[in-house]
Amino acid sequence: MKLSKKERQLTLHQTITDNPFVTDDDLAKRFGVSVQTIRLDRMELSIPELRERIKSVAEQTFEDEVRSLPIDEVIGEVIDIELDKSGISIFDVKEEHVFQRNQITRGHHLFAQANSLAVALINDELALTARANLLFSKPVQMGDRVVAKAKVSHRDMHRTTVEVMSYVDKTLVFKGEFEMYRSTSQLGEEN
Amino acid sequence: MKLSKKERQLTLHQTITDNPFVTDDDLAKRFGVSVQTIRLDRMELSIPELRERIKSVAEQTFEDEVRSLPIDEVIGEVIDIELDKSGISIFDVKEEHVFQRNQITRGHHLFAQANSLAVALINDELALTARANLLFSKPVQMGDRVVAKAKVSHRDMHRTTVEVMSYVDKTLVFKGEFEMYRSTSQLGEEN
DNA sequence: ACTCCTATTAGTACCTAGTGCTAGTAGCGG
DNA sequence: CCGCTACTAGCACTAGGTACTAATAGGAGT
Repeated sequence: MKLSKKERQLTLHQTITDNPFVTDDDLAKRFGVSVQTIRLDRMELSIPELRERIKSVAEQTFEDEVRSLPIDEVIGEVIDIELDKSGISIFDVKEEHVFQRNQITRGHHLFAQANSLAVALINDELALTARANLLFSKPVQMGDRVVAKAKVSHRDMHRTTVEVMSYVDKTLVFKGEFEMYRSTSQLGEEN
Repeated sequence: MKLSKKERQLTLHQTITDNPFVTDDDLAKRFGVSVQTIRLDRMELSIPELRERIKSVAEQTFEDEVRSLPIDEVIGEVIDIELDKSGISIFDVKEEHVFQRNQITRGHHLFAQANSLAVALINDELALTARANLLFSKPVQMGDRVVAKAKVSHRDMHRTTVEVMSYVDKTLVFKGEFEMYRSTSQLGEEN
């Protein structure tokens, strides 16, 4: 059975947002309508064409010109980074991050945010965590926005120590000291 | 002054890698050569066309976005547990757990396995991690099966210390000491 | 001087995934 | 039957290419 216009447009929107790489032709076949109908739908919903969609996805990554480590492997959203120095990322706690029982964030998410920020900070091909020291100072609730601030505190040949402090509304909720291993010892200027 | 072919191709490669959004036309103007020359250069250097470049940048982001979601509930499979005493869980490292770049497991997955095993050990409504001390002694590769063995090492009123050792084929890859907080002090049996 | 070779340029046909526009049809309500 | 909405169809045109052929300029070798 065919969908109504409204239903189709809703589904269309969903389909495109969870796979922006789909063409009008694909969509037409999927919904059993003509390509023109799909185009009218996209216009009404102001959904740009395939190439523009792909481009904007690509631009998102690229705008944060941190080329040393793919920023997309970071848990949480990096909002500022200065390689080998400091960085900030934010992480919004949602339903899937908490214990159902008490709505408290599972520790490994806070660790993941802090650790991947520490990895991102290291301006190196190979950055691995060697050791870590963690303190979970206050439970984080669902809905909280966790701001992690990382700072490189020490460097020698192959080791870099990164200190990460995570806050919810100015309150420290997590503190971690990460000893990172890196393959090269480049201490001079980058680039 | 014009560049030689070799110089131009080197510069071209650099130009494209740090801005994949540039068209052949732009490049032709930038180097003062024809569009065809740029195309020959791209072929020799096997650099794909603009649209393909953009697409691959977009795909990277997209795959990782989808991938970073399932850091969900059960991390590792608990195969044996004795409450307040000891437990064992296994975790198979798959593609989504490693850095694309070097196929090494991201630290937070090892942490997540160990930490959630520690949580499971605590026989309490409210078990939270208060502090942790971690050592990542050896990189874990994709395809490895990580066996985590946890043991309660110390208890007092509200704190329980759990030691977790994770192995891949008898080799220690991770060691963690977790100081867990619990709400009740129940030392006797129950439920 | 003539030939061979490389580098470069020019131009054509074709492709994909569209936009923008005009026109036509099918079904339904008043 | 008129008008409306929803849908379909077709054409010209676009960007940013591929794939291919052909022409030209400047050297090096003999």
